[in-house]
Amino acid sequence: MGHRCCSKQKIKRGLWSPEEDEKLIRHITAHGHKSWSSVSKLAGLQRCGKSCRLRWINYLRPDLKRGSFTAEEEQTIIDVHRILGNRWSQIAKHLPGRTDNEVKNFWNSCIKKKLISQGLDPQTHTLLSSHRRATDCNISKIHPNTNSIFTLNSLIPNADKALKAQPDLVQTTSPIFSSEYHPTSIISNNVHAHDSLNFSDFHYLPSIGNTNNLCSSSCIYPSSAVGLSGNENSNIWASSAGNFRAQTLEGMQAQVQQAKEKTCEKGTDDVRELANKGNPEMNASFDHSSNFDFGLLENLLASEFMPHDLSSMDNFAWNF
DNA sequence: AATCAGGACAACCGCATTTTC
DNA sequence: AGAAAATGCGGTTGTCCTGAT
Repeated sequence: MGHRCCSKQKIKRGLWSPEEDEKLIRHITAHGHKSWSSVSKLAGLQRCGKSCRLRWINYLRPDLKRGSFTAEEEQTIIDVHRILGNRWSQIAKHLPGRTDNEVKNFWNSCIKKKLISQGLDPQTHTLLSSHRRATDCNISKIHPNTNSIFTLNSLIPNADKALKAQPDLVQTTSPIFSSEYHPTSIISNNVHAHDSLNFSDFHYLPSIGNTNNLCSSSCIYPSSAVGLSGNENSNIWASSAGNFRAQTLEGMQAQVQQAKEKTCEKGTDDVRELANKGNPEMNASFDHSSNFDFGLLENLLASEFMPHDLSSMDNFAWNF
């Protein structure tokens, strides 16, 4: 079955020849591409407009960056994919000179496999269940008194260094959360009020941004971070690409609330779109405000925690 | 040298959305 | 306003290349 747009035409399919490329380039350079359906005719090509458009956008456009993806680009893809999912065109907007097709291919052929090999689910960016169980076993060896998954962050190789490099930012850590055990991406100082920690005290969330290997596997928010605690001194420490930033829980809550309000107001933004399309995860967060949605929390705050020196991260699909 | 498998990437397909008439 | 055409997007398939056997 051919394209609907050209079902009546005699069209050529398959790989483009250099001659066809030349014709298309010459035509678009001279006349632009106001209407793709007319481009094929006017350029003397026996291709449908859709095919011409694809060839131009994905291959012939002069501003395309050729060659393999850099480590930074790869990280950007992972970071943005974590927030937006398989929205390749949105992701590609954060990578100048790259196309959605290119990003998608790179994801499917490389990144996906890499994440799986790291024990991460490429769709959710959370630990795969098999790895989670394995990690829990390790933790119980390190911390016989707790079955918390908090020590997942001990997997982060350079976080200790980073903490030492910016000690002024670390106000306090409880013994149980010392960086010796917890070179953590997020530390809440109100948790040391809990002498014994249960799994249910914490919610696992996957990492957001892991430039410099700082936050390679996880970020964990204590339940209190979402309004269950009245502790005024509670702080959340978040690592992001080599620096640690602190926010009060109250500030964080306010930010989330504000973001949620704005999100609900903005009929066109991506989060709202997802909710409208029936994404159950998103709907849950809109419909049941009493049950705070951690996924949304992270999504909304991701840009806050993201590396601020990455210019490519400046414009997410939603901005607060 | 032949063949097979797997990876990389280009292109297609079908559907949704937007634009045009 | 609504139908048709055009465009955009994400998933999938096809093709080529390379390395292993």
